[in-house]
Amino acid sequence: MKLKEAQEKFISAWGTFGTQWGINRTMAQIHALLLISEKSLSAEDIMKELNISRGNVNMNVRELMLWGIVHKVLKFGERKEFFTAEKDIYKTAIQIMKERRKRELVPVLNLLSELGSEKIEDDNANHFQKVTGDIYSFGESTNKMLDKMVKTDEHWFTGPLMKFLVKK
Amino acid sequence: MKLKEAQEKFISAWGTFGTQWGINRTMAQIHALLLISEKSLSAEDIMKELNISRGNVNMNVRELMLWGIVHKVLKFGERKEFFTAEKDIYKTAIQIMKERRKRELVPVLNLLSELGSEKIEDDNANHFQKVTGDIYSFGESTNKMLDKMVKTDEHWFTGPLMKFLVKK
DNA sequence: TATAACTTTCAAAAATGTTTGAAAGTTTAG
DNA sequence: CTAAACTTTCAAACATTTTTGAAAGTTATA
Repeated sequence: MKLKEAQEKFISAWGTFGTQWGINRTMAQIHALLLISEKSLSAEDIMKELNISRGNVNMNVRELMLWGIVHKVLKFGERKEFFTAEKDIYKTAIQIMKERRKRELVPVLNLLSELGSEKIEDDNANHFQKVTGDIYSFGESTNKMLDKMVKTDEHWFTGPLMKFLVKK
Repeated sequence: MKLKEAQEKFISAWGTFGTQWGINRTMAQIHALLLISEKSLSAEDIMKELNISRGNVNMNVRELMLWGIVHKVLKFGERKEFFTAEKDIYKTAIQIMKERRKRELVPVLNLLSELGSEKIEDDNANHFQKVTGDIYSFGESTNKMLDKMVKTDEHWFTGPLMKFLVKK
């Protein structure tokens, strides 16, 4: 197989997976492209490589930077801005976890804790309070667990956590 | 707060979160509705409660059953089908994990393993192979870890795993 | 200061995803 | 077998999200 062919396969697949993961295809493809590019790329480079417009590149690169997995690089003697993806896949995963926790888990916990602290005037509130309460405790535990995973310096997927899980 | 009010808040918020998690709003709302309904509901009930069409209910309930977190219930003496959501939130979470692993992680691993086994004829293939290889090993570890989490009978969020993570 | 090199914005167009509802299909009871 | 009670399908309408590209904005340098 030619390198170009393999690269295109990877980028295109990453884009397809992205849509399943709830992020947009182009954003995932830009990320894939930057991952497999040893050198950092300019907006121009990305436009050409993926056949997309300037505005599209700008918007999605900005979003990837907001996720903290792509960074701006300034080269001496160059006016242009260049972009590069975090290449340590473990760091990338942790960063994505952090963001998803913030965007997806914390708001749910806030809602549930609000509902939990309300006094509900109804004889049939029992089941509702049990279910929402259960979800809340589960969410809190998950939250704590993610917090530990994110804060630990060890690579938990090779470290003691994995050993703990895989034993027995 | 009135029970009805709290319920609507929960359903509507669950729907909004759903879209962030990459599933559609209605599907998430039906799930929320079934979670907080002690009794199982008919298609009719869901249509009325959420103000959506028959087709929409049918399609999203089918999808929720495919995820394995909603089940059909047959009542004696009734022609209609009723639906109920798994109420054990831990079981629900495990089920969702299983499905996401199957739909989102396994296909990525397949692609990467395919790319990894190809002989790439190019002097510059090094970086590409390093990156895709790294993602592959990370994915494999995650896969193994999820497998353990899914297979264990203990509630890992109250059991030894949590204790392991929270200590220190 | 002027201009060239670049980045950002955003309204409109295109693409994609969701919902509707009526028609077709299926099952059960009489 | 037939009618009634239900479920499923799917093309068209609607809604949302993504993409484009030209114009506006910014910054560096001559």
